[in-house]
Amino acid sequence: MNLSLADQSMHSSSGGCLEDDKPEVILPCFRRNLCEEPLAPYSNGSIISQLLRKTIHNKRVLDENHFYFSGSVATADCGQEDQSSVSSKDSTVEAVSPSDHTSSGASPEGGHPLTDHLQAKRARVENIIRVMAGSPNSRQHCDSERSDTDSQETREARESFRENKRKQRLPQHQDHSTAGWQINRKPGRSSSDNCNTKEEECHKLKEQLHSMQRLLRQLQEKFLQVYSQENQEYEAGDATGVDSEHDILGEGRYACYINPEERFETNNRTVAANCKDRTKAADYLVHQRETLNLQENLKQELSKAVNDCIDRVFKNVSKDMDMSPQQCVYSSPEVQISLGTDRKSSPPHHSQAEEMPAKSGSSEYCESSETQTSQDQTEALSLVVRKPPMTQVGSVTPTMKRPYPMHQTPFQFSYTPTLHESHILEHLLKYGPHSNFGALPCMPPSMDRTSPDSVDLSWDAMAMRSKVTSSHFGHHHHPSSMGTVAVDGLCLPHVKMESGELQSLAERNPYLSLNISFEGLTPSHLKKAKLMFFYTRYPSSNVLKTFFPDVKFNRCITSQLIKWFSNFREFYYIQMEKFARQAIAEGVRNVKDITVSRDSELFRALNMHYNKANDFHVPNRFLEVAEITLHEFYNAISAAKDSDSSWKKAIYKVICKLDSEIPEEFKTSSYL
DNA sequence: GTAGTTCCTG
DNA sequence: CAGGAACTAC
Repeated sequence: MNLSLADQSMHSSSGGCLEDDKPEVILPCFRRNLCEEPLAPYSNGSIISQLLRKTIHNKRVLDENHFYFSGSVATADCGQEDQSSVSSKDSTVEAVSPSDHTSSGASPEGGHPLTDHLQAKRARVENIIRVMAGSPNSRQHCDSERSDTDSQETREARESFRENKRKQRLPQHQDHSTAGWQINRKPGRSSSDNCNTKEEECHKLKEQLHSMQRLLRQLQEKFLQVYSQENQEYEAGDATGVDSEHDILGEGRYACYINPEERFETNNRTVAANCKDRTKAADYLVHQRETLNLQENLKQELSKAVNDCIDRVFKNVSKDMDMSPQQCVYSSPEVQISLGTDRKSSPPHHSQAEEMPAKSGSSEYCESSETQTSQDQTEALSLVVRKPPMTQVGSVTPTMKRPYPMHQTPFQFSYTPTLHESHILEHLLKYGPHSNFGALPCMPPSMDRTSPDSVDLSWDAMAMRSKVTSSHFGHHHHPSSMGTVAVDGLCLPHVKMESGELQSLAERNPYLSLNISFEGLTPSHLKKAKLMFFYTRYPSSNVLKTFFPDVKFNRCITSQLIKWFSNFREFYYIQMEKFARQAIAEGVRNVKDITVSRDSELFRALNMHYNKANDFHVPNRFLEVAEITLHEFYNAISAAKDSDSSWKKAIYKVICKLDSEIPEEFKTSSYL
């Protein structure tokens, strides 16, 4: 059956018909939509699209039952339509509208009520439509459409779109739901891409069609009002049927709607429907139902396209989320080694997992990042302003490889996936979770920006680093800079928030987080360093280089990392001195009365600082070292050694010998 | 000189 | 947490 053929063409996309200059996209596809809707790539999309489809479906049932008087089911109609359309291609005057196909397909069996008068009228209407289109391309669409099979047409159209995509990209800002996938729109004809002169025509035609689309949308609303009452009864009886259909359709989604070319194809169909529908509006009284039928398909196409776009974005991201490894070593319930009770008279704390007061860690990271990288940040502003065109993004990101469920031709593998991916990412970054994704009912919890762990790191800090590293890469290539280049290309146009989004992505995405090699230190590195502090207070440069293999060390980075540990020590010693003096103030006489356990206030303070997320099991050795340090401070202060300006040096000398080995797990760049 | 550290400041 | 000053050590 043609149905299977057409369906196959949706994803087979053989390159055998590239040279055919037969833009038979609109009508065949549109016609196919009329009958192949059960195979349409519906997915578990948004509520809006589902409601749209429900309405559409109900309306179609209405038409089929009351207008065509055809008792055949949809699939049977489909086959008839295709057959009739193919057979009548040469005999039909001018182009045959989709509704023509439908009606003519049903007429031989069900006794179509249309008279010759009506048919002639419809032909005239179609003529008007083409005149409105104002381009010979549209005529070509119609003419060539009748001279080929559906599968070939679809294939050719997709191939030509794929090639044209690289040549032309229209930054069209649409205020309707199709804006997302219309970014990828290409010239609305399916000729091979050597027809440069016709691209301008395609531009104009598209603009025309867009305006008509808007007009049609207004028209649709009027029609909906007219038939709303009439459809209510059908909607009630059809709800379940739509649901079951929806489930079936969701499985074949990727088989049909794979890439922007097909999106454009869909768009083309939609636009064509708009064009025709608008003309039929003039014939309102006669062709009400016909127009309504076209409306259904139009809305169907619109919802399909939007659904498809959203689903692919979400699916790509959610796939990354699912693959994300555990970023931290989670503490296992372990018997706490209590060395005694803290001298602090505070009530005992039951566990280390006790809720800790929130601190402004993010702002700290942000601030630090800005300062620490200020010397490198020389081109941040220009980079922020520069928005690389989509083609550039596509050309930059090919090295980004990620499993992507697509049926693709070899040609697509060589180019389209990368562009597509960058598109998805950019879409995600541009609109973020606050727009489209936030409203998706299928949104997994992992995508929720409010998930606590992901907010641990500063997005703004990441934005700064992104800009800084981009300045590096702008001057000299780095073998491992691929990921960062992609980061910059995607995020810089949207400055901070989007970069932060990508940072969040990178934290969850195994590829981004594990394979991006930063020239600068990231919040993840800081977190790792803090955890390492539990083992070593005085790490050597070599140790740092060993345990941060993903960091490209230079003088600046090394000192920054050393500075981190210096700051860690500073905080550590300050706490020690503080609690030692506190113990003395509380009248502790024997140093052995001072212990450090996981319930101790001191430990809580330290853990809060170095293990804020409390997802790391602090080694017992650290408790011992902390206790020794506390004793040292206690003894020194008790002996009034603190009167000496350098009284702490002796303590430092002791503590620096208490470093223990760092677990091997920290050596992997993917530890965090 | 350079590296590493502490101390101070913001 | 970073910057900077001051100090020490090699």
